[in-house]
Amino acid sequence: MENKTERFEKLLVKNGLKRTAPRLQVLEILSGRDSATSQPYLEQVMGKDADRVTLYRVLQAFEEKGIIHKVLDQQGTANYAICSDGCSAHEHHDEHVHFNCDNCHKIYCLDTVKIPALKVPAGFKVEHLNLIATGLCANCSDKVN
Amino acid sequence: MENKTERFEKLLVKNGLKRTAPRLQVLEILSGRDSATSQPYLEQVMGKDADRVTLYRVLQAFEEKGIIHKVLDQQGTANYAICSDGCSAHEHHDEHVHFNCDNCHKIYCLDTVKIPALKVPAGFKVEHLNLIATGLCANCSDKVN
DNA sequence: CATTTTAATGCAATTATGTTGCAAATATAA
DNA sequence: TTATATTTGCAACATAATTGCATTAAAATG
Repeated sequence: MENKTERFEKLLVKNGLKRTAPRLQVLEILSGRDSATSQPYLEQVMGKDADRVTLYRVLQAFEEKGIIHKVLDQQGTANYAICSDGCSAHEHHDEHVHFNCDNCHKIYCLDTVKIPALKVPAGFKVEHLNLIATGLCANCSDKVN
Repeated sequence: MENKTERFEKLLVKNGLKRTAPRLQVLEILSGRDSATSQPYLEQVMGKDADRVTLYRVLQAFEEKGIIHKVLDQQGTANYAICSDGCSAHEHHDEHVHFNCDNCHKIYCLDTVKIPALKVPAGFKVEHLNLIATGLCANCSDKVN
């Protein structure tokens, strides 16, 4: 299998972004997690490796290019996850469900779950859907029992 | 029909809140709009009639009592709308769809639209659903044509 | 490989947003 | 009318986000 860092480098180049340390580090961190990652967490993990401002700008650039997508949790905090392949700057295929665990507070991207069609009042034209479910994730509901 | 202000006063008393000017003003503003209202907008409209801190506290108290509910828009900004009758401090019946117009940026509560049942992976237990649709509202899609 | 060009970073300063403590003012109860 | 309990507004503080700009680093060029 191809080297992970190499893959990230290609991803950056493909999107016209320079291969820099903070950017690779963000991709590294995000790819190593099974749920969306909050900005404060990223900030903490990166520590003094990168300025807070740089992190803002990296995340913003990634989002614009469709490399990552942003989910807001119940508190309005930004969380980020690497997009699955379908995404690009033009089209964010982000129509999957996000699951917010009340217990461990992880945010899962349930890529497999499709949002059912929705009947809206006449005149309304739906472009995107953003569905956030809250409750207990598989891990946590296991532990409770 | 009963006087609107009287209704608001009763609503406050019923929830153990004192009848004060800022509280009535907030109810007045929210009730006069057909979509959820952002905190910054409220702040602007109330101007020097009420302190910023007071607005925070009024909104917080109202939310706790189930008089209004909060929706976060795509930017994470808090928006508020008066709850329909089903709500109380104990149970927020907020499982309806919010529609975020890309053009006029209004947030509509589509009370009539039910969120369809959702199939989640084994182990996940859904407690609440929060569905935000974006696109064009009836007004704006009219104007475009 | 040296040099030029372009983009990205880090720092400082600024602005925006949200919170807390407390004295003064106001609404309700007595 | 007075007493009690809330609520308000101010000031101070804390946190989060944004902007401008000089410096640094990456890629393009010859």
